[in-house]
Amino acid sequence: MLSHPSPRQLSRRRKTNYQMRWTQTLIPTLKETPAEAEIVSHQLLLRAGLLRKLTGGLYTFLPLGLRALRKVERIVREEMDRAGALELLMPALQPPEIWRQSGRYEAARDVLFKVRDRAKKEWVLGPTHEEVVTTLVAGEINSYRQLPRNFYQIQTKFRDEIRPRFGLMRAKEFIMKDAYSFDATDEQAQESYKKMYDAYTRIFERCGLRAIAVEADTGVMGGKFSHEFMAPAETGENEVIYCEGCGYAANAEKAVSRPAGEDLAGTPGPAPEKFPTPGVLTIEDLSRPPHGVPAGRQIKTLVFLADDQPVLVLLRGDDQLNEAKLAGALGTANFRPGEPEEIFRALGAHPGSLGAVGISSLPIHADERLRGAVQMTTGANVDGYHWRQVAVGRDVAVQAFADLRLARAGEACCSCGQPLKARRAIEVGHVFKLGAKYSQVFDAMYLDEAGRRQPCIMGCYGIGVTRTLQAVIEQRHDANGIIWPLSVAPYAVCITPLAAAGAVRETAERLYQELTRAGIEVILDDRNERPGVKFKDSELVGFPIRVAVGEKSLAQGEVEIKERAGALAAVKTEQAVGRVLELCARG
RNA sequence: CGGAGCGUAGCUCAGCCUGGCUAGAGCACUUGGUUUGGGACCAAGACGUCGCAGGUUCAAAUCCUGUCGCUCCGACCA
Repeated sequence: MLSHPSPRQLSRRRKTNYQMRWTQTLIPTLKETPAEAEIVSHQLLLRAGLLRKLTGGLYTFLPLGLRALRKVERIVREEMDRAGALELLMPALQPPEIWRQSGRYEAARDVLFKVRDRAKKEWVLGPTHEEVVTTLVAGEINSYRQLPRNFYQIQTKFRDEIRPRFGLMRAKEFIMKDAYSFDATDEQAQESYKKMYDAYTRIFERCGLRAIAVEADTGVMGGKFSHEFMAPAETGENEVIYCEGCGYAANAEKAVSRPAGEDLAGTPGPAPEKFPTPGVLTIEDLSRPPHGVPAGRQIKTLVFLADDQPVLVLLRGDDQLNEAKLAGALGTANFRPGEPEEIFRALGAHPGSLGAVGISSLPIHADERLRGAVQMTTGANVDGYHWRQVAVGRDVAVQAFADLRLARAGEACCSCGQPLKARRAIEVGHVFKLGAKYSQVFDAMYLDEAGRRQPCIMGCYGIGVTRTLQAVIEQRHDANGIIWPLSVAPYAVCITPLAAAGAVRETAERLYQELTRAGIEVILDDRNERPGVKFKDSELVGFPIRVAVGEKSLAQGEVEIKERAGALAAVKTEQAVGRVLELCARG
């Protein structure tokens, strides 16, 4: 039998949106750090009672954690709407056919979760939605008059991560905001890109997160239009190279630099000479006596298999290969280092004695720094022998030069010359110009003014919503717990009565009601706990404002208001609500 | 997938090397009492298939094999 709620009950129910008693919810704070959590944000998510693990990479958001998550989502939604994007909701369960159509069924097979229905037909759980949204647009958009459009959703994504870790940082299932822009022209597409870039900047700022946009690797797509939004943090999984002089910032995979060291180019000298180097297997070996060849005067020869074909990659001995740059140079992401026996088949020698002198049967890619280099030493493709006096160009037939080296901190910035710095960061967002790759495959075409069929120019834009939440904690905490910004705090105010009854309790109740009526999200710590426990918990959870009501201050007609990261202030009881409203308004 | 480590109460851990009696501590939980301005105290209590399976043994948390799970390091990404 269902009983119908009275209007009064309904109105009370509405209020439960904004207020809560500690004893009526679930906030399982932990005194000790769970052994499973390595980084501080993960520890605090668990300790503050925001999150619990079901199993590796899968988490339940507890009431407080969910409230914070919803705050982030709301900010994302508001800024996407403001930027003119249209919210929709696409299926997480997807037919594999569209993945085959885009060619990503194979390319993304490592991250795709696959399931079967009762008829044994296979389905995939969406790790991203280019295929779905482009299919949609192919059917619904036909004219340049309908462009530009940008569709977004906030939805659970599934990725079969090789190694889920750090709580929400890398999970099998996570919440992502993904947006996809469709434009008629390149210029329009750049505008759409710019709008998202600006929206992202605002989103992270509103979340209280320091995030910087860095140039990102575009992989085989090429071009300049990819930025990652990076939240600086020691525990970040990415390295950012940046310049304090001009503001240049790039993912280490993409970064360029002007390395120190002499220019190797010169006039070729005498013909190369083969010399025995028994037991020399590394750049370092060769740089030591008796040979004493500086690493910068050696050519490092790497054998890769690109689309199963061997290619040679040459670098200065003191440089490291950047595989992302190599992908761009090769025009494919499908490459891997050769196995020893594959290398032997290609060059007739083992690693340690490899070189490219006189090789014409294999494609040779070389780093820019080797262009015209003379007086170089490199392996002779005979185990235990090297060539010296090698001149690139004369003795080594390089097919293509490109920037292939890893930029390092301390090297000079390409634009202003100042030394570059490096720091670790969490990738919280990514904006990417896709071009017509998917629109062509899925036939997302429109007719332009002249009646010509053209593919939509696409862009895609992702924000890891759950990851952003954790990044906020990673950046904003102290020894006592989380320091939430008002914008994402689960509750703005925690009222902490220091006695279970009497005037203390009555005052606390009154403030609770008045603040709630003023539209403030407030939680009342009505537990019958000692003050120390309540103070510790409120700081662990990190409510931005705490209002303590105790006998001592009440005797002076005062309560104590403390901002989480600020000082304690005694305030006349009758001014407390006004003061809290002020603090909330200030943000 | 390769490498390393760990699985004992809700949490943090001891016990294992060197097999043996009823498997322990602190925190948390329940009841009663004393407390109440920075993670209280006393008393009583409840909570364990020692990850799972197999083996060795008179006897296994402890030794062996297998397996599953978790965490960390690498490749992947929001």
